[in-house]
Amino acid sequence: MEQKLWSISELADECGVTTRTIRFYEDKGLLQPQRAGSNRVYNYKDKARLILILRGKRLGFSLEDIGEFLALYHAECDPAHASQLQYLLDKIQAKVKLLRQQQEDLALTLQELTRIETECLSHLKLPNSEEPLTP
Amino acid sequence: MEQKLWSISELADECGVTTRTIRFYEDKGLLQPQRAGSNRVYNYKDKARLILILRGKRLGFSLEDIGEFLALYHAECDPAHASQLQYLLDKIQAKVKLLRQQQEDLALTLQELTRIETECLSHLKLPNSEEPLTP
DNA sequence: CATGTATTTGACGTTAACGTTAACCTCTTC
DNA sequence: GAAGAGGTTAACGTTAACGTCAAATACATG
Repeated sequence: MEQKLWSISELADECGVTTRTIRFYEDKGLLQPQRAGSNRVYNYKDKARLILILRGKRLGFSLEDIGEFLALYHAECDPAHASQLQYLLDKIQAKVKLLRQQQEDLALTLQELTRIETECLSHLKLPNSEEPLTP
Repeated sequence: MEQKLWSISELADECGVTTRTIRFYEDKGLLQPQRAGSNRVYNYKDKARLILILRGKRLGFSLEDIGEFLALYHAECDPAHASQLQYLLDKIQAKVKLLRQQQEDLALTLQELTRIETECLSHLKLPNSEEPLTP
């Protein structure tokens, strides 16, 4: 069964980034597409990788961190590199801590923002609609 | 009753930033401490503002955005600036959308990270502990 | 008074993550 | 064969958010 393939601009469109961005990630070693002649060709695995990268970015990971985490998805738990694993484990645990803090921050902020939002809305939707109740 | 006051380095220490950072925020108009002579002096309101700024940063807001949101905490819903309010409201709603996406991303990522984490741990804690059950 | 410590302003340096030309191929299609 | 649409590499530009001196001032203390 033939696999679907993407050109660089198709992939860019579908993932909402520019071709420059995709080439940049390749420079950083995050993507390694095949070539057809000199043209880059992406398969579904490449696309999945890109999607993971973008999710990492939305969470505030650096591209360097993302590179290391991506390695984990493949080398996962090879006991041959225990020290490297321990290093990555430390990074993960630190990041998990940060992310939990973010969850708190996020909840608080959403709460305050929606409070302000509703206050604003009430002011915008009722511009001197009625006279005060003091005649 | 006397209010507690902070020097710039005290404030920096307590909030986990450098003095350079605090001065930078002042340059950007995010903080306006009093002065005693030429020295900056911060009160509890200034400190609260800084804490809000740092929370904004952890959530990935730009300092410019943070400045606008901070204005909301004071000018809140003055009907005199309806158009400005609408502008800020749009920004807030866009950000709320982004934050909800982040919550999703975050949940997914935490899930995968902890999965990898436990896999790693199991490999690290059981280095060829027992022979396989095939004699 | 000398020394140390904290502060000030000002200016230049740095880094990540791309954006933006530029100059050049290579198809396809009219 | 001319034009246009896509692709390539290479190199320089940009921006935010500070870091990092530098040079000067102010205050406290042995």
